[in-house]
Amino acid sequence: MDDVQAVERLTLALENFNSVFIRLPDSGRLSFSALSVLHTLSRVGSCRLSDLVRTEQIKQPALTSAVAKLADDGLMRREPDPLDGRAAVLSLTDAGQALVRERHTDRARRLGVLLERLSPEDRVQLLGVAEIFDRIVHLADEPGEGPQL
Amino acid sequence: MDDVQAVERLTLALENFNSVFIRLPDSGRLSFSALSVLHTLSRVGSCRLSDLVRTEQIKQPALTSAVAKLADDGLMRREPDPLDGRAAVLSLTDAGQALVRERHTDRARRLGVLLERLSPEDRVQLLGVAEIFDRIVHLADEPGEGPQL
DNA sequence: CACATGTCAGATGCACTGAGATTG
DNA sequence: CCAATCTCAGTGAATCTGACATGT
Repeated sequence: MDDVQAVERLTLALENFNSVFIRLPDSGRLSFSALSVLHTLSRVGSCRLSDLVRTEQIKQPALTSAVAKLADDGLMRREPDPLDGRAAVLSLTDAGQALVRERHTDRARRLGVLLERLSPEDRVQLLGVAEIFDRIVHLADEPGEGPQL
Repeated sequence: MDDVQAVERLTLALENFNSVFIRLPDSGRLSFSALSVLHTLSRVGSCRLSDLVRTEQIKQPALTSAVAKLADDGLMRREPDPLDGRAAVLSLTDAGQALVRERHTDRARRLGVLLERLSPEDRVQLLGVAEIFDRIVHLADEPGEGPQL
């Protein structure tokens, strides 16, 4: 199939693009995992630690200490779950949300600089696919089938 | 400007998309940084260690040991630079290239599964922007201006 | 001598495995 | 009693800073 090749081309393009998109000058002294936790919480609002075990790339004990450090730094909150005495409900503090937003704004600024050097047609076409990426994320978040991505 | 908002929307969509795109089941026992080094070498062919210092997220001493480990594992080569006695030229071995390709294929397969659940119009539109991402990567690779991304 | 490239040595933070505590 | 959720303890690998060796 030719469709398979097209998917591979897009995959490679995204892999390479991420090399220039992800990089940011070390905000604070937070590890990659800590930043990922903050971003996930920013995306989902609030969740339990065991939910993060499924989305993050580290095991439960590492999450425990990562969360403890982030709470110590005032970037997130840890409250008891009223419905389940075992669980803790996690959410960002204002400072945590500000940090995520700051990194987001920085990335948008950098991406904007690059987009200005594209042709107007390319720029419009690229900006138009934002909604499609949103739909993909929504599909992946659904219980759907198989392995949790 | 409305354009600024559009860039922010795309940035957010890409940030969220990466949460479901990057994740892969721990290939081997390689760290995030080690995988990034392999991917960069796969992209640029060969380069010196000091070049990687600019693209990777770790300092020079950490790169020294990361490269030593990868060479030990038979995933990359370290040869003396004939033009500069101080420098070492790095490149992937066949095993290293195979590992990068395997991860790429795995990602493409996962992305393909998600794309099948989009509408045909969305799918065509998304696959069409691969070339635009390529152009952005090319722009960022150019010496261009300002901070090295 | 000044600078660039790469490595070495010690200290620190991160994550893993295996076990344990508490609640459903 | 069993399963789920979270934490604790000890170990190992990764990274940093500062110093150093070598080549331009």
